[in-house]
Amino acid sequence: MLNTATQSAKLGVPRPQLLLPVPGRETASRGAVSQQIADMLALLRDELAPLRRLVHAGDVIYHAGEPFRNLYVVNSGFFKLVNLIADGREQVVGLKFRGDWLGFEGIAEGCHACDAFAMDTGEVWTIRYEALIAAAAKQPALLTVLHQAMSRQLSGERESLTSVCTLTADARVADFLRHWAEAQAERGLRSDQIALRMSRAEIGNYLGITLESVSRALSRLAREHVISFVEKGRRELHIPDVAALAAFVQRSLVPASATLQ
Amino acid sequence: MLNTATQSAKLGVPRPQLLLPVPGRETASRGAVSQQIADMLALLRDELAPLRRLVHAGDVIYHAGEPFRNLYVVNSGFFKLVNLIADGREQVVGLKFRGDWLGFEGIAEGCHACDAFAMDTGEVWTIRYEALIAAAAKQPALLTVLHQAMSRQLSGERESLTSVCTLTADARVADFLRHWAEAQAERGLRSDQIALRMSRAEIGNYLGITLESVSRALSRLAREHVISFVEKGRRELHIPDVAALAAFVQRSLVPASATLQ
DNA sequence: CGTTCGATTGAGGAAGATCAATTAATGTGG
DNA sequence: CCACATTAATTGATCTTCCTCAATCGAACG
Repeated sequence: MLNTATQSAKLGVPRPQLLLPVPGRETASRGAVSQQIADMLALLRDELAPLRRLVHAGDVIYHAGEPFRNLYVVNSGFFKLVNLIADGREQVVGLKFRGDWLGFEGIAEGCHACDAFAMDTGEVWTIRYEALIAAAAKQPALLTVLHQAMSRQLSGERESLTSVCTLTADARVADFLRHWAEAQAERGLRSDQIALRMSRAEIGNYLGITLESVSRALSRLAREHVISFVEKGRRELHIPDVAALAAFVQRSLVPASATLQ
Repeated sequence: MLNTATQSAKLGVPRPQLLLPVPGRETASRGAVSQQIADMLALLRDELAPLRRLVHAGDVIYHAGEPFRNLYVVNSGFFKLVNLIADGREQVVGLKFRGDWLGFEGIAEGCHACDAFAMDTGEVWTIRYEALIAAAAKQPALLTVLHQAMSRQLSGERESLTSVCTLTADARVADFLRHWAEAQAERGLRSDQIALRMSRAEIGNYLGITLESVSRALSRLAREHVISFVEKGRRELHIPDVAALAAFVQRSLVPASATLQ
């Protein structure tokens, strides 16, 4: 359905040679990221003694339009960012886990540009932006973690855009689950079981497809044994092999090819 | 075609009250942004004396995989960022104009995560990241402009995602042109005429649609007199009224409604 | 135990991808 | 400068994907 091969071939940008293998991301062992996050949280705790706030599903961290004053760091739980357009369009633009930051969009304009909600019980730390900058003068590591977090978020956003622009509906759902599982694995959590605390409608909104398409995609993934539903709850699912999800995405990329059986 | 009204309604997030009108963006007068950019460039010039590099269409600013050392700021011309996935997918993830920064994605992983190309003759300034951070210790304004640029880029990325997720093919093209025209207006350039120095394939890739769909959308916009082609060149177009583009986008949002005639 | 909300599944239709042919612009060598 | 080759854009016809509408099912809750 989508414009993958055709367009890529036609972009016509001269590519002198192959891409070097990108270090980091892939080569860093699982535990390393988890440790990195723990170190960052420890640094923030020690240097800024941030206000810790316990939240529950549905709690608002901030609303669009509110004056920007704080950044927030997720210690536990998970969170969604929702963009609201004047014309009524609503778009889930991000899902955040432990170690992720919320509120960067507010820096430029001085007020938050989207809504942030807790999707589960968890804990967010409130970081006063001014205080962070002030403290960074004495402790440069704070600046490093801030910039890394912003940079990572930018990359993540671009990956989302790439998924939405190049993948079929089924592949988007598979890729979404793969991402989620990897995010958990990176954080030292089990990646073979994920509890989506989102409705099909929310997932669909995030991926730019309808809730029915999400449902169908999940059913197909289950039929092909790439995932399975955990008893008593269609929002909890088991992922026997994350690689199988990636393979499913790849398969969807090449509709007319040597895809026997 | 897309999942706008249905899904928005079903997201089911309790919304206590209406969104406050967001200051900045809308209220700031046109010239203000242009001045802001000029001030930022002056600051960078004075504090960092960046290397100025003249570029031509097709020139590479950096490649994915290269070690990250520098950020780049556009003084003139325009640039595109292309994401390359291992499986061959290629995605234009950003277009950058005067005052925009390139290379933020590199900070987190220590190497660039995408390719940056010049699309036209122009000038980029090279900012050594380490030097920027060092200089920021004495001149905090540097940190402010850096964070604002990163924040703005994040918001922009999310707007792109929202467009791709919620708009029809025609509306995406219209919205794309609207964005471009506004970017020019903000920079003090004429917004009634834009020279897309991109092929239909590149535009389509950026918007997640095929080149044929881009062509058809442009033809339709021309037929409805929302745009017109400048003689001798289908890549140069005239936009009599930017508001008409926005209206076209709105019209596409409500397929089954009081859209008489 | 009925009501409600979310998920699933099916049928039909529409938007857009794909394939293909034509036209327009650009570049090249004679 | 022109004929030709090459590449980009347009337009049409067909087919696929996915949206829309609708009915059913299941789980949760009062």
